[in-house]
Amino acid sequence: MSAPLENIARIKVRSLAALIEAEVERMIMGGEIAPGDRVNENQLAVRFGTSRGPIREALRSLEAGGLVELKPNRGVFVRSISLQEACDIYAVRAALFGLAGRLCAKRLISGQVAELEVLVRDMEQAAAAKDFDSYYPLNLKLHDFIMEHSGNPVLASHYRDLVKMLHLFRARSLVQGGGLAISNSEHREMVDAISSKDGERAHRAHFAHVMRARERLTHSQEIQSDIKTKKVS
Amino acid sequence: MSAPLENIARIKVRSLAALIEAEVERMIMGGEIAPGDRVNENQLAVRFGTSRGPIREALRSLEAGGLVELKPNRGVFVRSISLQEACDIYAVRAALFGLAGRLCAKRLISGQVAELEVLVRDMEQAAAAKDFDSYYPLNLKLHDFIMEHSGNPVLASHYRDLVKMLHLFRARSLVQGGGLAISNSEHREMVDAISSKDGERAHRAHFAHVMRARERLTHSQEIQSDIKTKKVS
DNA sequence: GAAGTGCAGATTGTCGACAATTGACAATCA
DNA sequence: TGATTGTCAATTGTCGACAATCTGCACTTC
Repeated sequence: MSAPLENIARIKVRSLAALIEAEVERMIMGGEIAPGDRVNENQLAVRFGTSRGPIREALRSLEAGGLVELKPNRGVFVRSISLQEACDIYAVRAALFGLAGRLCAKRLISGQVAELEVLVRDMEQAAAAKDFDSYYPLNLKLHDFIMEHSGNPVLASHYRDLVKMLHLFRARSLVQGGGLAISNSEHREMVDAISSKDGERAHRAHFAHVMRARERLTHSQEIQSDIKTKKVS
Repeated sequence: MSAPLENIARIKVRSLAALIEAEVERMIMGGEIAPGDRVNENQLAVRFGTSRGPIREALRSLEAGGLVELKPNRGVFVRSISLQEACDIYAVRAALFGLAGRLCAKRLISGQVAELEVLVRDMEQAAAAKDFDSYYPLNLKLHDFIMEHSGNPVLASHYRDLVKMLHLFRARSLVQGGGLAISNSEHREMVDAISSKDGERAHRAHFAHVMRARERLTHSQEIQSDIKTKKVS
């Protein structure tokens, strides 16, 4: 009985570098450090009350994960994601989400499908009430549910990384875009496909859902571009 | 004219940590440090003639990239990939390769398709001669060509990471498995699909190709398992 | 006024030292 | 003899100091 307690104690011990990494990531994801900003080692060391060593270690991890980029002798900068890169990310995300849909169609049992049905229904109500604040967390929940229940941790991990990268892009985007009703009819098709246990159909529905989000992104950026042009002239 | 030169000089400057990271990755990929082995900071510091600081930084990068895992106060170990994880990786790889096929079908021009045709023909010859030493590099070349010409650097990067992970698994696998002729008929279908400019067909062909490699892997592991059982009894 | 040069301060990169943790081995106890 | 405890060496985690690099500003020259 003591072995589980020892393992738990071990899991809880984390180095300063790991703690700092998590905190800096939070600061970046939350917008406190914006894309393009430099991450100053000395300031972080003062802020966290540590030496620069663990700071540097944490930043190397964040760099390998793609959140920041290191320019030798000049510092570490939060990465900026261009529209092109965001589109590329969406395409990869669509492929992974499509696979998740395929896998869920093959492995979800009826109780789990029922959970998805509930989510879609709740989202339909939120959409009808034009209640974006309720809709958005449900949307996240649906996506997370599908990824976690795909049964493939490698898939879920890669997908999470991509979503994280997209946060760097969204930090600059003021237009949220996309109609709730359209998006939720796509969710309905996704869940129906999973329920039908047809892997191909589920793959198509999930892939298409993310690709349409990609198109909406491209479209909204074009609108923004047009608006800017008109203001100048 | 001097600005481009300065930029090139900047690109070339790399920290000790970056150099060490690349070297340790080479040692892992080449099998010099095997899955499960501990990576000793002091030994590396002696070997590279540096202090432990940059070693630690390099190892944090490698950890974030998934090649090694850090156990606080106990050291850094090269990761072992289980059969289950290898299967998961293959599935994700199939999804990404399928997307690459789809994108290539839409964007490759005839000269590029012709290059693929040459590769497939050369592989057919190597397969007919049962010349695995010639076949394997051509196989790599075909896969790399498709990924690089997908036009999506995010996709290519994720794919490369997955292939890198699979090296950790292969370092333990003695059976290479799979018939050359079968594999190359799949390559033929892939290239034909790209040539036909049918994205859906190309996606199916590329996805199926990697999924069959996944099946061959599972099958060969089952055979190994059977052999071991028979030896014991 | 524009261009070039030099310098100082800020910051990054690396080093070696000290502190903390772990695992292996030896000694002790029941 | 097996279980428990203590010790020590190896290794990891962190610190602060020194060296190197870069940028911005002031001064000089044309």
